Amino acid sequence: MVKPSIPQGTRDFGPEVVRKRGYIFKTIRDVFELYGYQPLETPAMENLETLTGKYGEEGDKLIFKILNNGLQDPKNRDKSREAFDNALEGKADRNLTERALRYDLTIPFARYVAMNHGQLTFPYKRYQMQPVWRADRPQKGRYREFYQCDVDVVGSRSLLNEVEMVGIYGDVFERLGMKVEIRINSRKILSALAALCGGPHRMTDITVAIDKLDKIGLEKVKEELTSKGIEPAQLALIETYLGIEGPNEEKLSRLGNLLGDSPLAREGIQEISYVLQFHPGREGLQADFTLARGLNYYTGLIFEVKSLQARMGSLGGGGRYDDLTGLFGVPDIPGAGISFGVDRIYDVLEELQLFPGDSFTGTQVLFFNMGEAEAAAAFGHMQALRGRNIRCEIYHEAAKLDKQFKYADKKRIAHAVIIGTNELAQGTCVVKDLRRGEQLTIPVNRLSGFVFEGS
RNA sequence: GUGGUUGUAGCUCAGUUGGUUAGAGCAUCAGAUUGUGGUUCUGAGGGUCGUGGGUUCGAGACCCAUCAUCCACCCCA
Repeated sequence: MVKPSIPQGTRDFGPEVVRKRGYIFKTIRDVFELYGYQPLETPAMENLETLTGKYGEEGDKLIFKILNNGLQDPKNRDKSREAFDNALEGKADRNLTERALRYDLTIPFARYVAMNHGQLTFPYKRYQMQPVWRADRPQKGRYREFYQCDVDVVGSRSLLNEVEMVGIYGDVFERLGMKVEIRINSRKILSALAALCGGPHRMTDITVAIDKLDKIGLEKVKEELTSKGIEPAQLALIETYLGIEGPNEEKLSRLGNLLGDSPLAREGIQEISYVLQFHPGREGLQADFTLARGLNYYTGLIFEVKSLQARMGSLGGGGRYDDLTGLFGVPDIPGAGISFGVDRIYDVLEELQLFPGDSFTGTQVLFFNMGEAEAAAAFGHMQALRGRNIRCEIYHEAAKLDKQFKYADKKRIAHAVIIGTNELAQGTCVVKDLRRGEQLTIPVNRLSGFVFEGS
């Protein structure tokens, strides 16, 4: 006998949790469809080579790899040994593993587009809501299996796509009743900054460091930059850059003064203000030049969403990528996309108690079981109610009333229908509202038309 | 991958410098109550003390390892 358990960082979801998660999924899906996106699902596993090299060095380490079958087969033993030796050196080997669990939804989507670009109508707008897996160490808001909900559009360079994505973020979080901050920045601005601070190869070091500003503070960021070899004059520039505060327009114009000599930076600034002008009243939408985003395939505007009410990592992120399918041999399909982290959204909604009370949709009516013949009669009436789309169940055995009432309480069932010996003989039934404690006896033939209030 | 925290009944947790047969509340089940629940009262069941080693006359407690948990770092949703 083994003690039952589930792998680290994974969870079972009971009925209540599934319902609440369903509420989040539905909210997100409704908005996705409202904006004209179509669903897509891809396999849980991809060929390993589809995934490796797409998420940076750190990302590669976090990909869950699947061991090949048949390694122990005598005819494979030499190959298996060799493959294992390669694995010990940190090299992937097809003879050991050639498949892996999906790490996000964007790369599988790019793979799908590359495979099917001949059949798709562009711009192709898809949404996808599926689990992804990361071999990370679990902590607050971080799981090894979690759901992402992505929208992406490919085959269009229009900034209207980014405008709409801000709209999607805004609408979803508004519907969920959450106060969030939608931060927007441009990779173009970041690379212009990097160009002034030693060149494009400095981009990663710089962005990783400044991204931590609100977390570790200016001094620590400067320390980190210095340790990466940033010179004092460049450091001063970055400090001025990070010091830009104020309302969005002011920030943008001050950044223009600072980096305006760079055409690339001007482009980035212009794109941000273009998107902002479509959302004049959107609360929490702000330009944030410290925003970096880890994934190295972003090329234009980038987004990130954080809760203003709870301490939690980002609830979503995304941006523009100009050549994602190029990784799969199909160039010139630009795109943009954003992602929602359902599990983190769940944790925040739970912490703030923002789930609506009526998201519980269990059984509405419990038929009591009062004996063999009584139950048989009750069953027929129950089926009639089910035909009217009322959620019913009948107690599984003829237990004491006490027990059946307690069962109804536990499952928060609002109504009981009792057909006992007397009722059966008289052609009646008792309908009881369990929340009010009121009951009435009605002719059983009126049950099928009975209105069960508020359940 | 690095560092720390916690792990005792189904759940939440007590358990003294190592000392007899490991406790409480809630939950469960039974009864008080053979057709009316949520309250109350009585009683019962339920523990390899995460797992495996070690120290000791003696370990739930101390040491080592391991697994899980939560938290931080790295990174990220």
